[in-house]
Amino acid sequence: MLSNSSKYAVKAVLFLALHSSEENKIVVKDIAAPINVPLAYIAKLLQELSKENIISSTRGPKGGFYLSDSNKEQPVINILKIIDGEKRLTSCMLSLEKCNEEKPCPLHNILSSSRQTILKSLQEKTINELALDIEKGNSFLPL
Amino acid sequence: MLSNSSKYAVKAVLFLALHSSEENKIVVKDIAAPINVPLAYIAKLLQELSKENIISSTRGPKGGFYLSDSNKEQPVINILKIIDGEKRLTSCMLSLEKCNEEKPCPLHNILSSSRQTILKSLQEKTINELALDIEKGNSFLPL
DNA sequence: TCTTAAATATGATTTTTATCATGAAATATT
DNA sequence: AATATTTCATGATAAAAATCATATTTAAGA
Ligand code: FES
Ligand code: FES
Repeated sequence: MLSNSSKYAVKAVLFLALHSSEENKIVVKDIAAPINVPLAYIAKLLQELSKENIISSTRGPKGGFYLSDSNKEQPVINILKIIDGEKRLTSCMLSLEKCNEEKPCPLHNILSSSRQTILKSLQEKTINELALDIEKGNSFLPL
Repeated sequence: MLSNSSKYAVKAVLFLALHSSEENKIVVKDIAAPINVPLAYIAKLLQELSKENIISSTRGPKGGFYLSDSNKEQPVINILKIIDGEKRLTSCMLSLEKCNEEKPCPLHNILSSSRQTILKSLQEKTINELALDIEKGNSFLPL
């Protein structure tokens, strides 16, 4: 479904949503440990996300990663688009090409509507909304 | 979603469902070309499927691959289980572990029901049913 | 201005997945 | 029995994804 990298990235961003702010930046070491992802690996992912303005960062002492208010209002799918690329989300389930409504593959008819629903949810849910779920105890960040 | 290998495998099996029978076996070369998959690669996949009795085969002259009637009545998901393994279908969307209903991850609540629906469809639909769809012109085997 | 703590850029290594190749075993035909 | 045709078993190579490592740049604070 999602690549390893995307899973890690979503976990990291949600962790930041919960524990960081412009005044309270977090250093990669303190992100990697609690979400149980290799430090050097998550560091690289955070860099990509930062470059694409999914998350914010400042370097130097007292620096670190954080989520600005506008960062938090982004849909979750933005993370996946950066890390996995659009193709992974929209490709046909039987071919290597894009899903084709006009010439549906045999699996299209039975799976497409569910997939659309998933896509829509990822589009609509913001980082912040997911973070609130966690705070309310409705969901949990897995190790 | 599905691995490359699974996509190829499903295409190959559906091709066999449409064009083969116990009396009309098909040689791998004549499977690879129409579904547009590298010959040596699909050959290996067909061997795995054959070993696990998803498809049938006989060797020697006049031999080839085919689908017996009981092969055709199997659910599509069997192909995926062999090629991708169970884990890919049931793992949590945020962790590397199994999806955990008791301690749902943040994506679980928004995606799980759609995913269940997909799993159920793959469980219920037989190879033969998908092949009939193609014959009726309701779907198409992609290149 | 110097030192230090952090991200950033870049790239090396390892593991997994995808692809290719080849010889051995089996079966039908002669 | 010999031969040709096919799958089957095994393993080699190539490409991609995941992981690790390090030197450079930036900013804060002394
Ligand atoms: S998923 Fe195959 S055509 Fe839509
Ligand atoms: S998908 Fe993550 S717990 Fe179910």
